[in-house]
Formats: sequence, structure tokens, C-alpha cells
Amino acid sequence: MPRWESGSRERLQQAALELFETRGFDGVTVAEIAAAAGLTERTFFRYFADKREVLFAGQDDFERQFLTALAGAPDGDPMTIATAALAGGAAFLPAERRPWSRARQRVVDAHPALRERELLKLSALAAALTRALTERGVGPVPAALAAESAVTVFRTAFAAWIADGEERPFGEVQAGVLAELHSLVGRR
Amino acid sequence: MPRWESGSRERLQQAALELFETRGFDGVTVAEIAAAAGLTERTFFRYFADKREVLFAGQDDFERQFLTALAGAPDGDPMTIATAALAGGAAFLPAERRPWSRARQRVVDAHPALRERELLKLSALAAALTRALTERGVGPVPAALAAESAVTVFRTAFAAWIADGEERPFGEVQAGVLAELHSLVGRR
DNA sequence: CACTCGATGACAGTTGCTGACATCAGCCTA
DNA sequence: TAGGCTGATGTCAGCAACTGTCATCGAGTG
Repeated sequence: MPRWESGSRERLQQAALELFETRGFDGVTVAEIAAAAGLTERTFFRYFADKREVLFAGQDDFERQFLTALAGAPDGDPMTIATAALAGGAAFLPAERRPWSRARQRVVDAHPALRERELLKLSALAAALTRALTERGVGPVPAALAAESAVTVFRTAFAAWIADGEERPFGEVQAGVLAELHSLVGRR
Repeated sequence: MPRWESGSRERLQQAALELFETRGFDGVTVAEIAAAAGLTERTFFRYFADKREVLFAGQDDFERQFLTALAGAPDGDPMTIATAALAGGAAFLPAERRPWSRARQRVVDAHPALRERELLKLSALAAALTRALTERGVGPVPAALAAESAVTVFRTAFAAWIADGEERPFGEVQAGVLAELHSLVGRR
């Protein structure tokens, strides 16, 4: 019999999301989240660097999906390689996850501090993609542009996928957004 | 004779930047910044919503420059309109400002909390451009893509303009980055 | 059985940030 | 010119986020 229930991290995450949904990010203290998970405030901070981070864990896996997809892409022009990474991200967003994503995003959108953190995570993803591209011999500016554009497509597609009434799977939405980007920027 | 020296806001900003440069963002307390400006901590928070914000004031003027440039652009495809906004931003970055921009960016890049705030500001800019485009009749997805792409060009150009050894004026750097984006994404 | 290890608790301390109220120079007005 | 108003600032108390440090204790290990 373990001295403590296992899965502390997951319990903290779930408790935090539920509390934030009902009372808002500012209306909940870390001590309350910890108590709801049967732990203390100090333990919360052993799992998460700060209060916001509890909503953004698992980002590493996410980033890795993009990177492995990119690594598996054949050589070609930078934008095509970056586009290949997008397919990896789609695996993270099956249809079952859409309701959860909607709920979570409502919480994030409701507080600038959480939007900040989300932007930082996406920026880190773009930086990782940029690095991977430069390591394949792409120049720094084209690498940055291709990576940022790919992340923009992902972000825009995610927003559309989350929107009320949208029913298509994520990959399909994302493909549509990507096509729009090409037709928009392709024009001279 | 005024009871207090005028320009409290500017004094706070300058004191903060100098202290952050030498001792790092975490190594300086708000009380110290205020004291260096001859004020109290409480007054600091009357000028700036939080400790980070002292480095990001004047963002409104910045955004307005982009928006007025966009408003003055003739109708056309969304990316061309968004591109016109970029010219407005360039006015904010004359050659004299480059050393200051370099110093400031070193401070911002050195701390994730400051990078977060910078990303939030750029995101707000993209949102404003998106709104302006939709108000001109552009659909939501194309508007978002064009606005985000324009901001990406600006951000990438800024990084290049700041880089060691770069001597060209901002507008020239930005034009080059924009051309690269077109050639990258334009390919099918 | 003693020993170590890892997850947790307990506790004190710093700092960011806020609300409430006081102060005081300069201006306006009667 | 007295008196009141205003706006910028100071003072103080307090909460909550976050950190360092040490204690606790169940579980595996030899």
C-alpha cells in the first residue's frame, strides 16, 4: 500500500482545470488546487514551475511529435519540410479530444497571463522547428519564416477546429488553412 | 516650483532598463527601481500594471502606426494590404534607435517572463491587424493568416536588424525578409 | 534489521501586487 | 485672499505566488 495516492501530477492538473473553469484563474489559489488534489501548496510547486504551468504540461511530447514528423520528411524546399511537421501535430488532436480542448481553451482565452504562456510555448515550438531546419542546411531567415508560418497555420487551424459548429477532423481543417496561406502569400 | 519632478514615468523606465541590464530582471526589486527614480513602489504600480510592463510601454503608439498605415493602403488582396502596414512599423525604428533596441532586446531575451510579454504584445498587434482586415471585408481565416504573416515578417526583420554587423536600415531588411517569405510560401 | 531513497509536509521568508486612506502643492473660485 | 478641489504621491496593511530548508515516513534493499 503506497504511502500516498499515485498520480499526483494528474490530480493536480484535473483539479486546477475544474477550479479555473468555475471560478476563473484569479479566483483560485494554488493552495486550493493542492488541497483539492489532497496535497499541499509546496508540493504543487514541485510538479509545476508556476501556477500557470499546470495547464501547459505535456508540451514536450507535443513538440516531439512535430519534430519527429519533420525529421521523417524528405528533403525539399523549407516550406514543404515545415509543412510535413504539421501532420505530426494533427495526431495530438483526435476528435475525442475536441470537447476537452474547447473547455481548456475557454479557460486560457479568459486570462492574458495564460495566453502569454500559450504564446511562449508556441514560440518555443517555432524555435525548435527553426533549429531543426537550419540543421538540415536551411539558412536562418528562411528557416525562421517557414517554421513561424507552419506554427501560424497550426494555430489558425486549431482556432477554427475549436470553433462552434466545426465538425471536420483537425487534419482536414489544417490542410484547408495551409492551402489558404499558399494562395494568399503566393500572390505577388 | 512643482512639488515633484515631472517625467516620473520616463524616469522609472530608464531606471528599470539600467538596473535590469546590470543585475538582471530577477535581481532587481520594484522597490529598487522606484527608489532609483525617487519614488515609492506603490507609485511604480500606478504607472505600470506589473513589473514587466515598464519595458513595454508605448506599445499603443506602435500599434497605431501599423493601423494607420494599413488604413491608408488601397484595396487589394489581403497580403498586400497587410504588407502596407509593415511600412508603418518601420517608421518606429530609425538608425539612431538601433543601439537602444539592441540593449533592450538583450534584456528581454534574457528572461522568459519578458519574452512572454513581448509575444503577447505582438499577438495583440496581429489581432488588431486581423480585425482591421475583417472590417475591410476580408474573411476571418485569410485575415488572420495575412496579419500573422505580416507580424512574422516584422519580427524576423527586427531580429535581423538587431543582429551584430547588420548595417542596413530597417525598411530594407524588412523588404528582403518579405521577399523571402513570398518566394518560400509562394512555391507549391 | 538497519539503511537509504523519494515523495511529501511544515514553516519561515521574500517579493509582486492591491486596497484604503492620508498628504500636500497648485489651481480655481467666491 | 481664504477656502476648497484636484491630482500625484506617500504610508500602511495584507494577500498570494514562489523559494529555501529541514523534518517525516513508507517502501525497497542488502
